[in-house]
Amino acid sequence: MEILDLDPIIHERVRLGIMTLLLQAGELDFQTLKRELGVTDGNLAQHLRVLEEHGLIRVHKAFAGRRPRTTYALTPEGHRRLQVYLDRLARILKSARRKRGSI
Amino acid sequence: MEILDLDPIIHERVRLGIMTLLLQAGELDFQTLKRELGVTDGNLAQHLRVLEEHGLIRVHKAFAGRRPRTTYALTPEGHRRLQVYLDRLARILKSARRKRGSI
DNA sequence: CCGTTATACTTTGCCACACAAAGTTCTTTT
DNA sequence: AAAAGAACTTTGTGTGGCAAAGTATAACGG
Repeated sequence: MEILDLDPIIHERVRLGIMTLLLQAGELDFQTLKRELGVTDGNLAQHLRVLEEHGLIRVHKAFAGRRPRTTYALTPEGHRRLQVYLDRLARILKSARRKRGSI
Repeated sequence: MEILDLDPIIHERVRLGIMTLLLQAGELDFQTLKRELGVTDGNLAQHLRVLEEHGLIRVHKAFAGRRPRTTYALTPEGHRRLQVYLDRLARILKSARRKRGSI
């Protein structure tokens, strides 16, 4: 079944949240992600590292004034794999809505 | 963010597969689920038990001839929660497709 | 009648993973 | 000098997925 083809790295909820936020915004900083997702910073950092290690996002360390401000964005590869994931999800959704019986 | 409201019990891939198959077919037996999902029987049994323990599916033990044939179907509660899950997923998908920039 | 096969599990063992909480480094602000 | 903020890392703990093997019941084949 096609559901099992869903990328397990992306399928995890927090990471799916990160990926879709980045898809919409293009680029986001640590604080924004943390606030949007409502997770602890340690937890967020770990998920970000998983995504980076798999080449799905890139990290850009910069400064706002003299404060560090790290921003994150999808890599082309991450963008591509997210699209595949979302396409499969859309197809699953459509087939789930189709042909429903009873209740 | 809304992604974190996705029901973790349903979100797991094999269980999502079971639930959507049952939504479409109404009722399925163990062998069909196993074949469709391509998982081991032990693995399938465990996921089915999780779903049953959470009240999302009901189990009906019957016989085909004199062979045991267990069938599974969504409970009303399972049906309701799957709908909520799918609705949230659809909204996430729509918002992800909206407003995409670059690449 | 006895070994094999099928169904539907349960049990065992293992590794990965999610998460919280606390610690760390560097720097800025007061 | 002290406190606070950013972005982590480390540690600890519990849960979870999965494969593989074992189990109970019953049918089938020779």
